[in-house]
Amino acid sequence: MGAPKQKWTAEEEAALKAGVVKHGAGKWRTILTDPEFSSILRMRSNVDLKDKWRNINVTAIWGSRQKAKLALKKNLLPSPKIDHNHMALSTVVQRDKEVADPKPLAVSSGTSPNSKEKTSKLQNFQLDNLILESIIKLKEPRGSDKAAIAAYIEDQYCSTPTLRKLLSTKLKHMVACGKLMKVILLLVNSLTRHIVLGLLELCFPISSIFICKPL
Amino acid sequence: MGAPKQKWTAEEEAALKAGVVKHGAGKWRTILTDPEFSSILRMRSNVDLKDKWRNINVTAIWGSRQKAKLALKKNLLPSPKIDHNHMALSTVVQRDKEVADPKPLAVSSGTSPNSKEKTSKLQNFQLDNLILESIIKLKEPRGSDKAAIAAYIEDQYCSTPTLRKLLSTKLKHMVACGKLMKVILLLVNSLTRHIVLGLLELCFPISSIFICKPL
DNA sequence: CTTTAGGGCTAGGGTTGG
DNA sequence: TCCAACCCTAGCCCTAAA
Repeated sequence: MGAPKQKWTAEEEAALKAGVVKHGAGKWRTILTDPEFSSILRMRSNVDLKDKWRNINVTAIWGSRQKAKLALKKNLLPSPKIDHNHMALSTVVQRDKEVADPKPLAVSSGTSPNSKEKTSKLQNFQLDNLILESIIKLKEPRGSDKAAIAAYIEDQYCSTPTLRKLLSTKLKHMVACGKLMKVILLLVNSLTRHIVLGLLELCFPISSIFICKPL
Repeated sequence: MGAPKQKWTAEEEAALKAGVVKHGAGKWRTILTDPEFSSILRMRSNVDLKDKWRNINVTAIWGSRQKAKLALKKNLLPSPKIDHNHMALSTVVQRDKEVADPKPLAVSSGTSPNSKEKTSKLQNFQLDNLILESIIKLKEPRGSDKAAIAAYIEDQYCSTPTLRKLLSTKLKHMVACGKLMKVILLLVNSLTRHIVLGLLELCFPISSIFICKPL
């Protein structure tokens, strides 16, 4: 996938340490936005900072994390009864491939989900295709909810403050036009939900299903 | 520096769910003040309730992004086809209990829908059975909506001014407990609706389906 | 002032690529 | 096998709006 793993440079690490000295550990976003460090750390997220700081301390103190991991290495048994359900459902999932693969959709072309390449403009007419692409690429069992679609688009292309709002409007419109089918399942647990959506998928291409979060 | 993060207990979560069933999502302060839940939830704020409810619903959708990831790498899908689905599904409807039933509400036992109690005393546990009976007896193609259920009960047993209200509450609760599945299809034409409901019927006993009329 | 919706942040467990 | 980098989510915080 996109990110080839970005090793921390000595400069970045120094900036992080200085940032912690200045603002305190835990103030990752603050450190990141401090003009004193922001240029050096511009390739890093606040979560990256947190993770790196943890790694630094772990190796310094010798293995508290490792110990915890080993200590927990025991009770990870899958339940057989749940497995049955899973199997049944998975057959449905497999149909994904034959259904729906309309077309590679302009924007994506060779684009590797290169991390920080997110352009910040989002044309309206693209949004239609982006939404369909999201639903297909996400391959969420059947259809995706608004949050997932938004996350995908933000992830792959851009992140604008208005995206969520635009998306809402667009989704409504597409549903109204019949380009998407909106399904709402209320207060249904995840397994039931899974099954119902599997059934839908049997009859409709995945790219036409848009799941609305339960109320 | 104080709070080391207070994980939600199963009891608290159950109380929250029950609260939502009773007062509706969004009525966080009301739930918190309700003496029925206030003692269990006394360590939580209304905002905590809101956040927890959000988390519950997020995970109910089965991890928006993680799902795609899992689907891509692990293909744990042998393929027993529809038959297995059928089995799996029937079990599912019963397994739904996993959704921590807030107040166990006495289960059927031998209760026959005997008419003598016809008057005001619609016991909680009876209503459960009455609803199931209605759905089955009505034999509406697949599942019945609230109005039809209410009409049946009034017809067969009693007619109280509070029945409709009781019924609403009860239906919500049964759905929350997994005893019923509520299905809403928005903006779907009648043919589509027909197909979807037909599919549902293939997999779920008719008595577990409760249709909400399209908005 | 109080409450709710919703975006954002951090901690910490878990996963993964090299 | 190991581990630095990265992912995911629960719980909590902040702000706007009513």
